[in-house]
Amino acid sequence: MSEVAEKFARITPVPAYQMVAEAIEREILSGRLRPGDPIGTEAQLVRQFGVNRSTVREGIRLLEQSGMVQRDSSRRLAVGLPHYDQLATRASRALVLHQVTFRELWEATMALSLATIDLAVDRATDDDMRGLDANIDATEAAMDDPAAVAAYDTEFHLLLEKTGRNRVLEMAREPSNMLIYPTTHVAVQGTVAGARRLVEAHRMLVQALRTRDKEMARLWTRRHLNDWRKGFEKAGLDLDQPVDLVTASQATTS
Amino acid sequence: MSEVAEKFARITPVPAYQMVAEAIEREILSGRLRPGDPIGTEAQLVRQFGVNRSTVREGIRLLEQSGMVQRDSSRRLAVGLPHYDQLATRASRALVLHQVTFRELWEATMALSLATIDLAVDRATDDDMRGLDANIDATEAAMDDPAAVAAYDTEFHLLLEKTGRNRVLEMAREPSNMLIYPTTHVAVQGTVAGARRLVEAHRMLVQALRTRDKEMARLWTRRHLNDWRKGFEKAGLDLDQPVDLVTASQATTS
DNA sequence: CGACTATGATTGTCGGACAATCCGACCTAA
DNA sequence: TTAGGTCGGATTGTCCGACAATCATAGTCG
Repeated sequence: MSEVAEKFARITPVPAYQMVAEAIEREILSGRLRPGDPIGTEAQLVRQFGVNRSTVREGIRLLEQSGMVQRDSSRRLAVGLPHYDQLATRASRALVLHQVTFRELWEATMALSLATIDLAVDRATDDDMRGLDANIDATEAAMDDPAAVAAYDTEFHLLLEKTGRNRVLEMAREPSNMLIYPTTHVAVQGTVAGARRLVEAHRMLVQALRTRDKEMARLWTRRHLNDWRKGFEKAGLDLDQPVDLVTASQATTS
Repeated sequence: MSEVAEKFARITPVPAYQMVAEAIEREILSGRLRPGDPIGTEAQLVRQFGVNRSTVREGIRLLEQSGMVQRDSSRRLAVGLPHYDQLATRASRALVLHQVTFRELWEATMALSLATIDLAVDRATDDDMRGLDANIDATEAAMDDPAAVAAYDTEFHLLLEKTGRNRVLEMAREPSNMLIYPTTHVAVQGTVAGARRLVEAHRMLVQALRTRDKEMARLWTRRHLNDWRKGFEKAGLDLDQPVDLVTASQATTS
């Protein structure tokens, strides 16, 4: 027992700008401020918190990026409903910085896609399937443009998620989704055959939804993702290499 | 065609503080700045960007919250490696604001847990299992304290994730994980029997890891999560009610 | 050689200022 | 009456200068 028995809580002086951010955040989380409500002008916040405007502004910036507050048409502050992709952008960048491998991405996508398709089979409406069909048609029309195919593929799986009607799962997938697009781009750009198989898989998936055939849906999901991996390998890329480099070009342009 | 054929791109003037944030972010994502590297003092940034210090500070605040820049011991700025739970906090709060239901949470958790346990069965090392055993023993010792049980349960599943060795999946789970803890709290606080079943399930899961028995692992995962749901229902809560209220008390204290 | 101190650098906060922009009210003309 | 134009006040984005508190570091002293 070389340590002192009684431990004092660490003293961590919290800067004023953080307290401002936390105070506003508390109001939002508690429900007293609802999405869309105006936060008030900076001058009002200055009066309420009793701090300088610079401090208020720094506090607001903290909340701005996570989407808890937004600026409406005229830069006025309002409570925002943070949308998935806003947060997912940060998350996927974190994944890149952590240098996750394509293998990890593939494994996770497989599991998440199977879960999604299960839900989608149960819950698909006619409307959903019309949307999916339209997407497939569009994909087919742009078959020779790898970037367009990758974009439509992303949209297809996004529609599939919506069909599943589970927002927790949706949000769980978003970070990895953002990494999938660039790798799909690479995977289908070699051959048109890859794009053709992609469209076929999409068609079979929708058919499985129509017939509510869960087994078929799972089968084609697996095939689809195996194709994706093979395309990646065929492009000469290593499964255990960080997704870093591949996404770098895309990440900076968006 | 009442619309004009030619559409102009929207003009969105980007404030200087955002440009500062984006410039720094680009450097980090490109790899020129690596986690741990010092960013430089505010004065240096002022010189480099040619803007006022207030502007620089606002830009930094934008990056601070997502963990891309951190302040080390002495408040100096350094490139940070954003950790999962940092982003997950925002994400789980977003889920609450979106008023996701317990049913959605349960469905997603089921899918994600099954995926996790599959990987864990394949990859569990002796070290992993020792850690899990220790956690179970600790849980057993604190059986009459619902809060402690819920906390240990959370840790158990965290350890299970680490065992799976897939960081993409890990990050995908984090937001929902943060919502699970408070509901587990509620679910086991009624009866000691609930806690007992929880410990039993954990034991069987570890045994399944030992024998590399994937079917057994999946079976007990399902049972475990069904128990969790039943406990939630038994507490008189509605599956289709937003997780909002339940978590409110916890979310504000952390 | 280690503990202590002085000095400079850096951050957090403040007050004030100004241009650009936006909102709303008011006004004018067909 | 209504479409369009004008004007003043309010608000944001940015800048400047300043100061106390704190930290890092080098230098000093025991």
